[in-house]
Amino acid sequence: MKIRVKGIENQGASGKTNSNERSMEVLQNIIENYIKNSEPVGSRTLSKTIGFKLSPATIRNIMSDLAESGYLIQTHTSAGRVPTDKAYRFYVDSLSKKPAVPEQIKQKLSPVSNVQGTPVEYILSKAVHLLAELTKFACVVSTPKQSVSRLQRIELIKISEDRILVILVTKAGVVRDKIIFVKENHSQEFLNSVTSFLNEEFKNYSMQEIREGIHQSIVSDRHRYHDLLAHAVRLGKKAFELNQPGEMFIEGQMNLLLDSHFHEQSSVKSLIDAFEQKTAIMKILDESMKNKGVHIHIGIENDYEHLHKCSLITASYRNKQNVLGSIGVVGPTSMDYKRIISTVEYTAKMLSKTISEQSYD
Amino acid sequence: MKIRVKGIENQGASGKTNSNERSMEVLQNIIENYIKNSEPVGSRTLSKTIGFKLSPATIRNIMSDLAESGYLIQTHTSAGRVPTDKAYRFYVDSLSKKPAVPEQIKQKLSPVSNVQGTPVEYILSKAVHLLAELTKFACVVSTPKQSVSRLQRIELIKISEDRILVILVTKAGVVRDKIIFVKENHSQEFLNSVTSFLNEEFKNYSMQEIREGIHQSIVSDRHRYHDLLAHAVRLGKKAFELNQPGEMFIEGQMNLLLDSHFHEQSSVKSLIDAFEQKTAIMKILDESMKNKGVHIHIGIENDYEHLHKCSLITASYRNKQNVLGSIGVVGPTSMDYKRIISTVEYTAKMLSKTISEQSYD
DNA sequence: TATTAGCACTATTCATTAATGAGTGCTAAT
DNA sequence: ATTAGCACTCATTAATGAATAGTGCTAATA
Repeated sequence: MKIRVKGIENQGASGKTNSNERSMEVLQNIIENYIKNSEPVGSRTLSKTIGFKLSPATIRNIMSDLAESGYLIQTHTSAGRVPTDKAYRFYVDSLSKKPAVPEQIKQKLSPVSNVQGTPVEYILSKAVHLLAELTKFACVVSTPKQSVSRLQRIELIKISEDRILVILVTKAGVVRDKIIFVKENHSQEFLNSVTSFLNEEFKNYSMQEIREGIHQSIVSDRHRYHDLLAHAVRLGKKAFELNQPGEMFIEGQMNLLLDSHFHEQSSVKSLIDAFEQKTAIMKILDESMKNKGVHIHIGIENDYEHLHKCSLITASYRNKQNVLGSIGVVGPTSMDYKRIISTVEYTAKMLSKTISEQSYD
Repeated sequence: MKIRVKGIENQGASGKTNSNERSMEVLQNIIENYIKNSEPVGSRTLSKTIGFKLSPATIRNIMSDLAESGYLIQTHTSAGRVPTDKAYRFYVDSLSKKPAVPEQIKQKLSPVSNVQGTPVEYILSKAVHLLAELTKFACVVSTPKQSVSRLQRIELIKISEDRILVILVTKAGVVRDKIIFVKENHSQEFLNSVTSFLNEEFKNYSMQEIREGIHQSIVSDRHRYHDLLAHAVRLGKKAFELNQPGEMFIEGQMNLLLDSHFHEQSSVKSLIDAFEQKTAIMKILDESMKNKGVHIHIGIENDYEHLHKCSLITASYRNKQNVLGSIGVVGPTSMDYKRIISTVEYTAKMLSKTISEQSYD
């Protein structure tokens, strides 16, 4: 039985953290080496590139311990070692916070602020496109959740005898439209009255609140005997019901295929599935809206099995009022976390800024 | 020097088209065999699967001639033969028109008509998604060209002192929005007057016509001294100026990667480029709007070099009034043309039907 | 004269083998 | 505690040869 101090694991437990710190540093070097070269790293190579002097044999010992603790694995006996998801988790957790965003990246993302005045969808697609170009991975962005968006204005436009076009403008600048079917043949003038009523009543409320409010209005006595209001409430109920599923823009899926980590047939199939059936990624983006900052999901940490070989870096974007949605990167677990994290964070920031400035408050 | 009748080439030239017809039939068999198995087809195999009796040797002679005429090539001396783009062109041209659409495909596409009442973009994305699922290739659809869309309604909504939200509703059911920046601080009431003026003046005209019309109005004396109209025209000019680039939805890009024809590294890169820089495919979709029916672009026929290994099958969709956009499939040149053509055609038909029914006339 | 059988020839594919080399684990020396 | 040295493992690579699928040509045949 070995009694060697295992490093990392029992951090602080032993009085002498020297060997511990060194283990960590070695691990870090291995990870960064692997991220850079995508090839199993051996003791010999490492002993050269590592900052301090250490013979291959010693490194082998350390590596052996790290392997035993689950930070490294070997693909086969005579191969170098490869970081596990656990190692990546350690790595990102120990990352010195906030590496500066390179000027070059800032430059390349600047077009995001040049599309002000265009629909939010367009801004989002621009941002996600640039992010994909920068990271060379697949990138996703979710459109603003309508449930939290606040109403700026509603319009009802008569299309035909039994159809009305509803247009919802939210403070976030998102315009949604939908056709509702009605039994009565309302005149456009009548619709105008309904429109102004609804606008007065519900402006500045979130969709969620409006839906609940309308529900209550229906049972309220106040409206029961007033024809206009009764109709208004009924139409409003239909209008605000529009339950469009959250959308998601994807860019650069194909980038992943140039990555050596996804070259096997099975991996490719997994990826296709993951992007085909968008719900899993969507769920992660939604989750990311709940807390501030950058979110990192590494390989096996993802609930969805087809994403087990991927890491996702996400960050939410917002206007002055609310968190609206998330933007993120999907790449191999061996991605350059430092770079990707700061890039995603900066992109989200730019996005928030651009959208806030054209938000309607 | 051979004097053998070369088939196909000199069709009708010789009195005896017997050998000619047979050549054609052999070629057709080769093509269909290759489409099915994606493997070079040899004389022996063909002599078995072919309908009529013919020895391998005879077939070899025919194949040799076909090769000389540019319909077949060999990857190497001892390999079977593979159809060229010229062969595919011959094949699709000689296809008996209108193969029936299998009931199964109709079934799978039926959801397209179930999304009536939702925004056109949503209908389009549904259609292109289903098409990708059915064909297992990459599919694209262009959003309605705004220049030909006819105006149903314009709305001007005051956002802040210097910003106005413009909403354009077209007959095709597409809602476009844009923020315009103004120097004067107009009241919403004033904007309402402008709105009704613009609606009266320009309803039912195409965007293109409106843009030209407004241009003329500016120089017209009639408006020069009328304050409201002058402002209306000026605002209208800005509003209708919105020159959004035509958009395109892509689905199932990844499907192509499971196809054996795109397995080489270089092919994959070509594809990535083709989809990254969307203009080439967009151009083909635009082109497809000019004429009715299904359009077929085979391999080398495409102007864009990165698409030289692909065939595109496109068809336009429309409402009652206008051709709006196109939907299409991007696959390997060895795709099952019969099936794909009829599927694309049917999808476009469904799309037209669904959109027409909710169009605002 | 068109078709076919037969045969020599060619290039790929597949399995086998052997050489190479990167990398480890262990032991003994420092 | 560290390191040098060495035996060992396993993937990768190249070379070889057998098997195979296919052609092209010539001569025989219907």
